Amino acid sequence: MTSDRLRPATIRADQTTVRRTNLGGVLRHIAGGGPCSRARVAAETGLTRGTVSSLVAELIDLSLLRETGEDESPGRVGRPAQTLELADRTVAVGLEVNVDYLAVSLEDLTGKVRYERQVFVDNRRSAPGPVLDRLVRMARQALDEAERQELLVVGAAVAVPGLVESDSGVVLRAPNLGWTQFAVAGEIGVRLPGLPIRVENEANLAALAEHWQGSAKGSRNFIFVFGEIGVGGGIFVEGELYRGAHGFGGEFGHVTVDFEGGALCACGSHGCLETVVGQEVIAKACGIELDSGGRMQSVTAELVRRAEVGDVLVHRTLDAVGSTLGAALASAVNLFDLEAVVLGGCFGPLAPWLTESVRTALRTRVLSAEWSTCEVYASELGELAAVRGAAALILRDVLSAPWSVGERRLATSEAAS
Amino acid sequence: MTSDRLRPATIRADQTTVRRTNLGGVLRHIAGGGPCSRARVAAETGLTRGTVSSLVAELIDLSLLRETGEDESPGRVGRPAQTLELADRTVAVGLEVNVDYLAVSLEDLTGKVRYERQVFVDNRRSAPGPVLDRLVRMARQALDEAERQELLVVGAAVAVPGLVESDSGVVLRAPNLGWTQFAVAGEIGVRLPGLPIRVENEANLAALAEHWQGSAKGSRNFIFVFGEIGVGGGIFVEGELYRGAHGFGGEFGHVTVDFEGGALCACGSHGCLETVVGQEVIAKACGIELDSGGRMQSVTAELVRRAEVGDVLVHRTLDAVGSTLGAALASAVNLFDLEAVVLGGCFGPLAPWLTESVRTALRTRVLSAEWSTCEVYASELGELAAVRGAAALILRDVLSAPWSVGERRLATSEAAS
DNA sequence: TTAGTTTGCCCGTCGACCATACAAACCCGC
DNA sequence: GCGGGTTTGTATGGTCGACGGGCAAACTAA
Repeated sequence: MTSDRLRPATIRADQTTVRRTNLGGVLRHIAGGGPCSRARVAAETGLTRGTVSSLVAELIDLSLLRETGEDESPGRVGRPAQTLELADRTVAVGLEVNVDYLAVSLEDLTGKVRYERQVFVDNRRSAPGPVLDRLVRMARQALDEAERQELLVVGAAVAVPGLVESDSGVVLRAPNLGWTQFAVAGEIGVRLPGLPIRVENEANLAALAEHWQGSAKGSRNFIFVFGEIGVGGGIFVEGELYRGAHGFGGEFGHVTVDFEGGALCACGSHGCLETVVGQEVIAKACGIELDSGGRMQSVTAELVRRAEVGDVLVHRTLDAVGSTLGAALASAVNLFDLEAVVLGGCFGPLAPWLTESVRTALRTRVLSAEWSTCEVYASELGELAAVRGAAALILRDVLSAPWSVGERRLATSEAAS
Repeated sequence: MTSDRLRPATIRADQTTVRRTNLGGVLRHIAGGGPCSRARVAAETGLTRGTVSSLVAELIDLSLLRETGEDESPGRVGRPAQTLELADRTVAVGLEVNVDYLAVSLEDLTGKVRYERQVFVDNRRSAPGPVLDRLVRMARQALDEAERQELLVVGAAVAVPGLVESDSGVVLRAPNLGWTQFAVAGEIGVRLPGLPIRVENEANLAALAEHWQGSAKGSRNFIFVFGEIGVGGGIFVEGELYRGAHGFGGEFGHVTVDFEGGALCACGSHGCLETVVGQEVIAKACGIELDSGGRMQSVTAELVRRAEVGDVLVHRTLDAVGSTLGAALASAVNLFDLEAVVLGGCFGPLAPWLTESVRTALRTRVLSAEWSTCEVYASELGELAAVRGAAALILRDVLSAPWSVGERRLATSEAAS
């Protein structure tokens, strides 16, 4: 029983705190509300126009905002407003290690993808070191591209399919990669000195991408389910990624759905959700052969093809998957009080045959269903959700702590060499 | 899809924000760290001694802190420190409506219970109005007692066994009371004008009590399970009660544990946890008769008695209850990444025969069990946990917003009449 | 008695926001 | 074409709150 009560919950505040809060507030206001004049920002945030001017000047100086000419809406009276919007020179690097591919992306503050690459490699058999070497080479290419486009890199994040201790950047366990206790952030940091590195679970990052640009754009409280060989989950609470005490939160795939024994799971337990609705299990139930070298995505494609032509076995299987998934989701919604569910990974393409039964399960099993309906969406981002989410993680850091970009850039300039 | 993105996440900051933050910081530092001198507070918070002096002066003025003589520890050199500790004149009223009783309590900032009363009434058959009338009479007696002891009342909270919209103070549904859509805060507010009233789910408040004074004192992330006729849950995340988007979070009793049909639940669904480990179900499985008028507590007592003398049926039943409960808890821990589980309500007294199987389930089913063990505790607070938690809810408000007590007291002074 | 230490308060400074005033730029009607 | 009304963005003085240094008070130890 750790006695955390002794530590004060809130650190001392200061005028720099005020400045930082307001810098972030103004930046996020424009990020969330779209292009906007100083005067409107002032009116909507409650700050004085003078204060907003000063804050905006600093944000422009940090290359986070830019002035984009005058507001040309017709019929306006008075002095024309100078429109402010997010600058697009600040970018973050997204990296992803997955079972059968590596990926890298370069995304700017406005959400535009400036560079993206995916390489198919079977990482199941490789040791972590060589895999990272390869990933770092891809990252270097992205950094070169950033330099060519005269972009300012503020950091990188790595998506990993496994249990990540996000504070330290250590991957504790990635069963499908065969990694245990590997310091990913440290190892990449050595190879790319100066570049701030974060590591996160792929499902969490995919959820972040959904919130940043995908189906969950307007939802502040939702769960993203990520169907692969395993099943991952990422949960957003009040617009923030839910991590929990150590960053292990959102492990939706290991929620128990078979309480009377059930199949053995890769995690060592029995009756986990992923033993029932994992992609391999679905494929087998539908009578689809798995050739060990083939990519899982083709399996999904085959399932979709069969479902589209009305294969009864597939429909029946997906119905069952939907109700089990729905019941498990309902439990999560009962615990977290969520507004939406986003089906991603292989569940995205299969959504047309899943949503109905998921919705039914939610309607009947969520206690508060009568007062707060939980929507069901399909992910549209596809396979690259996680790597985009990785970049978005860093960009969100910038939005919530804009004053930090100075140091970030100072550091990353070293990494360019 | 509500477009909450437009609203800025953080409101503008100000020097009054700074002052408030620091007032709260100093107060919580002393509340959490025990009696302390100004100089130590300064050293430990990072504030200047001068600033701390000024903040402490204001807190003393608000009757939240008091100076209690000099530090008499031997061997100290230098000018003796003036010890500061929480003042005990500020109190909150806790109220509780339960199926078979009403309760009221008066608790001060230091956690001392200044007054407490429990009245056994069968509220199942009464309309909400008369029940509240009775409860308000009890509250008035508590307010009289507060006046007699010269205490300053800062607010009241009501614990209700049901779904509560905490912002509005409306009870949406309390199946065991037979209430629907009843504005508890409003109705009590009319009868006790001026007294700030909050309404919360009883399990959430019991969890709060566990964190405030009970078994979960040192845990910042834990789930409290509340076994009664139904099963409730209260979840703490980073030292704060988890509510979710609408305040419906933590509904642990309606997590699905039987995915193949299962018994019909009071909520209208099938296979909810409370249909398997609810108190009535346990009692029946152990062959204990339920006389409709009797209090549930006596049933628990009987179960404990039989377990103590080694009744095999009871032991076997509780083993099964423990593993189901444990598996459901493991799902919650996988989702929330919690450090502890507290067994309360009827599970408290029965804990000796439950913890082992709960622990086993957690160890095998929690994905991160290897890196973060989840402790299992039994609640020691018993039946009055919720009503104490209700008072604690208000007292926590005071700790997190000490500057508000001025207005609070201004208001409550009217309610005294 | 004296030196050393710690505490708590006073005072000048600094930084950040607010309120107000003001100039710039535009629309509209005459 | 020109002045009135309107809106925008900046400049200026005021206030508030924390910081830093200094200082008297109060106690211990030699």
